[in-house]
Amino acid sequence: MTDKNISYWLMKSEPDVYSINHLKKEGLTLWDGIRNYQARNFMRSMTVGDQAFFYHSNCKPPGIVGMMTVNEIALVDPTQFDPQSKYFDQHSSKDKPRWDCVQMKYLGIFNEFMSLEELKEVYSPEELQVVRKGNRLSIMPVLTKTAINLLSKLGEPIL
DNA sequence: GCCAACGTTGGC
DNA sequence: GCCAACGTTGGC
Repeated sequence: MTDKNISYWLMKSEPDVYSINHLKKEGLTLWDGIRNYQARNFMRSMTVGDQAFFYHSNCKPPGIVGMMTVNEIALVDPTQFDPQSKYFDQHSSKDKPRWDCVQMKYLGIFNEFMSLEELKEVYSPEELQVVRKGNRLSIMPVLTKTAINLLSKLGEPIL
């Protein structure tokens, strides 16, 4: 079932802004607007075929809702050059773009929703970073061991 | 609305 | 380079 060479990630999105249902509808999306170097660097270390847990944040209740896969990597984030965008960065140049992003592809919505509260009951912060108190990072790696355990709990994503 | 836990900015 | 002040994320 699982490719040994892929990495697993957890990516947050506020459902009011962009939910798993938006992704289901679109199929593909550019994960743009990331303006945190640590999160950007995690995107830079992604490989096509990596899988990511889609996490709904800043909502009630927050938690893991679905699964997606990395479809394209090393794409320039277009919003940094758009003065109308809230992600516009006047210090970024087209020669040397500061921000890049990846394209994600919808895999499915899990039959079981797993809330942050439940995640905290099952995993330690070492096993799953998102349960660490005060975690603000919107993209983070998930240990393969944890990812496989999570997938066994959540069941196959329903397309 | 509060606040923990950062990240960023800018004076020095 | 230090650090205080400020801003942001996001859970609660």
